Parts: sequence; structure tokens; C-alpha cells
Amino acid sequence: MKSKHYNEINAFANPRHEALMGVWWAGLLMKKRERAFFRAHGVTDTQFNVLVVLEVAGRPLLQRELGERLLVDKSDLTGLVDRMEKAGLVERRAVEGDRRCNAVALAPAGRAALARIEPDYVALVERTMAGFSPREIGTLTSLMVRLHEALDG
Amino acid sequence: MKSKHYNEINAFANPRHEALMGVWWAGLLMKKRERAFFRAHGVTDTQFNVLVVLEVAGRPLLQRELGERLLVDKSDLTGLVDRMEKAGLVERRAVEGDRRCNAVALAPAGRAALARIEPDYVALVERTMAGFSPREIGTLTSLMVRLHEALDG
DNA sequence: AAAAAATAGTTGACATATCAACGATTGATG
DNA sequence: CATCAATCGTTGATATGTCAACTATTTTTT
Repeated sequence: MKSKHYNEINAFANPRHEALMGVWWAGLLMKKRERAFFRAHGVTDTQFNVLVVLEVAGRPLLQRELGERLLVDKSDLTGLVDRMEKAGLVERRAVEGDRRCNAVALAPAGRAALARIEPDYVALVERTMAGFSPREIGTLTSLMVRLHEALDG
Repeated sequence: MKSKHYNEINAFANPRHEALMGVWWAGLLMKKRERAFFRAHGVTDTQFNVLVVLEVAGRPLLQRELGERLLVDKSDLTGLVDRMEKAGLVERRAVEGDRRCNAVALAPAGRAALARIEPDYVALVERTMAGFSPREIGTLTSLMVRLHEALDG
């Protein structure tokens, strides 16, 4: 991969823009790297995120709830859950008392995929962040929290 | 938009993962916000990036060069340049001495779009980062540079 | 309860994205 | 110079992502 041209997009010689662009660029690099990593493990990065969210929630989630947690549009969830259901990773269940909704639940193949992939994923994260001190990790997290508020709040 | 569920994906109670996830999340929020911003200005975010890269380069670029600078796959550039050419934003030019390549050049509508959109975009960036001190901006940029190396180097 | 508003999910149109395979060309090597 | 390898772009298959319009079903209002 090896991208060399980051500065060539930083058109505005503006420190604030440079910082924001750095975050954008890092997000793009992470996305690409994760896509390759999860592909080698038999799922897509988005599908893995769905599995993790279901695992953390500890209960089936409505497609709406999945969308909120993953910042995925509801209209994309239809196809995403379709594909995951076809692969046996999750299953749709009827919801008592509201026939508008589906609950999406982890299926056996989904739990198996989580158990198989998570250790490698954690190791990848550790390796990536190995060069940062605990203090720097804390600084980074708190800057990101404030950036989320600036972007979203 | 207003996303509330960031922590619910942070499955691993791991500070390094939390920091990395923060960057991932911020990148996603930026992507979504920029998509809406540029849509309201009549282009897509990816297309605007193409225009900026061409402007900064100051010369027509091969599709390959565009791809390197934008982290966009060459096979995606075919369609991207097709759509931008159809919209009059750029034009393909033959390259002397190498009939394999296209050079992509800014067209008048592309320059006009840049002139029209850039001021608003800069203002958006300024507004987003207004809550960060110059020192914090510097810290953020240097953390991002190191993260790029960890992800890509 | 009847009408109106809100909600969950699907569908369709479009724009990104990735990878593999391919065609045309050019460069490198013997 | 003849072959082989590398390069640039396109195409096709698949997966994401966005938005708007639509259906079916609750919930709210009156």
C-alpha cells in the first residue's frame, strides 16, 4: 500500500486543516487495513462490526438499533443482514407485539467467527498502538472524544 | 445525526483499542458530515478531493497519480473520472509518448466549483476545530503522523 | 374510535470501494 | 531485436453507503 502523498492534499497550509486531515487520513488507512484483515478472515469489516455489537449487547437488536450503534443507514442494513443471514452469521427473529420490526440475533456461525477472529484482531490493535505510551494513548482518546463532539454534537 | 453508542462497540475494555476506535469513529463522522456538506454544494466529497488534488498539483495528473494521492483504487478511478468528465469538472487528455495513459486535467466547471466551495469548506474546518488550542492542534497532528506510520509504514 | 403522525423495514437509483482478470502498450533483458 | 515482464486503464462481480419514496404497522391526537 504505502501512501506517500498525504501532504499533497493539504491544500490550505492551515494547521487546523492539517490536523483534521490527519484524522481523516488515519481513518481511511484503518478502514483499508481492516478490510484486508477481515477479508483474510472470511468476513467483511462491516460484518465483523455487526457481530461485535451483537456480542456486546448480549441480546438480539432491532435493525434500527444496529444502525444507530454502527452509524449505518437503515436502508443499508437490509442488504447487510440479508448477506449475513445467507452466510449463517446472524438470523432474523420476529418481535413480540410489533410486527414492523426484526430482531437480529447472533447465529452459531457468527459466534464461531467471533471466537476465531477476535484474538487476531486484538493482537493487530496491540501491534498498531505499541509505539504509543499510555499517556499518549490517553491524550489521543480524549482528543478524539472532543472531536466527536465537535463533529456530531 | 447524533450518535450515542460509541462505547457500545468498544468491546475489549482496552485503552489502546479505545484510542484506535476513537480515530475510526471520528473518521466515519467526518466522512458522513463531508458527504452531506459537499452534496449541498453539488459535488461528492470524493470528487471535491479530486479537484483539490489537481489544483494543488498545478498540472494534469495520470489516473494512477490521482489514485496514489487519494488512496483510491485505479479501478474506481475509471468510473469516478467518467462521472466527473460528464459533469464537466475535469477532462481526459492524451499523453505524449505513452498511449496507455490518460492525463486528467481541471476543466472550467471544476475550477469554478473549487472557487465556489473552498471558502465554505475552510470555514467549516475552522468551526470544527475552534475548540482546540494551537498546542492541541499540534499534538493531534503529530499523533496522527505517527499513527499513519504505524498503520501504513 | 377515526384521522393524523410517527416508526421499522424494504426497495430502487446512484456513487464509492475492492479485487481479479484482461487488453493495449511500453520497457527491460537477453 | 525478440521475448518477457511491468504498467495503465477498463471491465465485471461483489459489498458498502446515501437518499427518497413506499408499505405496513403502531402510536398519538383529537
